[in-house]
Amino acid sequence: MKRLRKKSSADKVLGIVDLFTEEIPAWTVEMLIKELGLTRATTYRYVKALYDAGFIVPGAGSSYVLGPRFIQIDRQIMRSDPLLRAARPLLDANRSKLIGAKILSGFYGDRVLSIHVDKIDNDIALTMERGRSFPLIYGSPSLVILAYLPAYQLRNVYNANAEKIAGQRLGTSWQEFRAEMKKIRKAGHRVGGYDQGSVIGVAAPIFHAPKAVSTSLCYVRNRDICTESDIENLIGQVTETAAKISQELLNYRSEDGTMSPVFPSPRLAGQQHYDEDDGRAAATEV
Amino acid sequence: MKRLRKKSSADKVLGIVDLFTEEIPAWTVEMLIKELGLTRATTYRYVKALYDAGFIVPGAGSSYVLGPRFIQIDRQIMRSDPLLRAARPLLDANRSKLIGAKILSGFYGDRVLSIHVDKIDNDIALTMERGRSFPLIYGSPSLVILAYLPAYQLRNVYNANAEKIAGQRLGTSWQEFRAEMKKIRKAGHRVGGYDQGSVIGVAAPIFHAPKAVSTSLCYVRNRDICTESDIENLIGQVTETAAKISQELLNYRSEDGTMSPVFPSPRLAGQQHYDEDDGRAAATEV
DNA sequence: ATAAATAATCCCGTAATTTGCGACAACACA
DNA sequence: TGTGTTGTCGCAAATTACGGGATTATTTAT
Repeated sequence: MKRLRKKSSADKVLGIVDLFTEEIPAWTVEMLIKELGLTRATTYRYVKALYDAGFIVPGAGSSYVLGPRFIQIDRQIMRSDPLLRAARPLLDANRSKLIGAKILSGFYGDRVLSIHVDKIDNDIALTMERGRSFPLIYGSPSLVILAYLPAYQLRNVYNANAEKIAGQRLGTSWQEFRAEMKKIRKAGHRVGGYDQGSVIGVAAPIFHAPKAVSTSLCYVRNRDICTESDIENLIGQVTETAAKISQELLNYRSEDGTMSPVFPSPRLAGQQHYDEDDGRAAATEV
Repeated sequence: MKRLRKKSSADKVLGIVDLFTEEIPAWTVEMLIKELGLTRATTYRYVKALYDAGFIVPGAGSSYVLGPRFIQIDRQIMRSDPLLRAARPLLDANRSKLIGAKILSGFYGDRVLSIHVDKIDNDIALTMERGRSFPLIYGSPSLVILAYLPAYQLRNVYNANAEKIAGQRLGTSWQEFRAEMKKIRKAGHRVGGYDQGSVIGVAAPIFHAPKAVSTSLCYVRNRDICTESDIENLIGQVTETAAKISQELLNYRSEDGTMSPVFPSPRLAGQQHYDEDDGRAAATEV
């Protein structure tokens, strides 16, 4: 399971980006030399490689900081994502006062990441913001995607997370888990936040191809003011809007001649995570 | 002037990110093999390096797309930037109806990049959005930063852009240019958009240290509805708010014991640009 | 404006890593 | 369960990255 490939030169260079955390956003080359244990010449070579690529940029006092390249690529991802282009007008059109926040989530590698967050009710306590990711098995936005994974992938997920799945009351055996997932597919939505957390979230799947799901829409409402009938109402709204977005995507797909696959999709991958959330945070969320 | 260093392995790997443009956001490994002219094994090695670092992620149909790492780093930059932390409350506090948009710009490498854009008047036509960058010599947000560069850097900029500077009526000689810059420093602000474009912009410098500027604030107003007295008013507001932000930054600096340099700063660098704007776009802007 | 200090690059022989090639394992999907 | 595709693995040849110090460029101080 562990990835023990020998570190290549490129790996080492790319790894330097990790050093630019929130605690230490700026590094001088001298600091990097000490941190990396490399010679001055080599460190400068690495820095230059990153600099030439635009990933870091000179900052104050002979330091380097993360470059604007990241900001630009973030924007590019946003603009070129067909999901966002299809979804935003439809989301903006729905102005129901019941909806405290709208969250669009996507499946990346092996986690579910919030792609777009629209917070309407300012009193709502959302830890979810664009760019945060959660494991596949925590939270309604995740579950509604998980439920539509191909059977063999579902099986892999189950095997890798059997205990946690049981802990989330999603089944104590593969059979039970499978049945639970089928239930979600049947319902067409998932309500989360019943038992803990300050918000109720209702998520529905978005189809980018027939029977293929890799994104979800979640409507959130403050739990204190959320009645049973509100939930029913939200379910109706979220499934309707999600269905409209799905329709858009399918049309878009058929209009556009190019078959270039632009949707992040259900391919499992055991990747490093750059997010501190291991599920406990998610467990208190929708 | 040209950078002819031999491409290292890391350079090649990093360069792959450039391929993921808005036109071709998803690449299969086979496509990359053809594009890079490398063998299958090597291409997979490169892809793996990028994948392990989180920069690309598997997408639909055995393709790879830019990873959520970029989204996360963008958020991190935003959160850890002292400028943004200091500026946002102050910007939000100013609710004058005269202001059509507020633009916070920073100096990165050799360009000025919009760090934060708050568009209030929806009728305003702003090509400036967070993540776009402009050359140092175009636009009032740039000029107000340029004017405060150390003399030797100013000299370098002039030598490298003499013709363009003359074209912008910023002086036909080093002496004139120098005088022009001094004028901007004296005034403490810069008004742009007088002669072309649909908006008027008024920019003021933000000091991150005594006499050191690397960011600017620009208030924008639709030109059609902008009177002379409006401009005077905007000048007053923008200089006042910019001064407040400067004050915040200086305090922050002195409170925080760490001398870690966290501000992008005036160090010139001839870098590759990932933005199509060569000034013509900027010339029709503030 | 000039000089001192710091930051960044260059040079080059050697040693280590990367590359390409083919076979091979793992996976997706019917 | 089989089959086409996707991704990985060893190995020998050869390219290239590394260190250490000298050199140049850039920035700060006088």
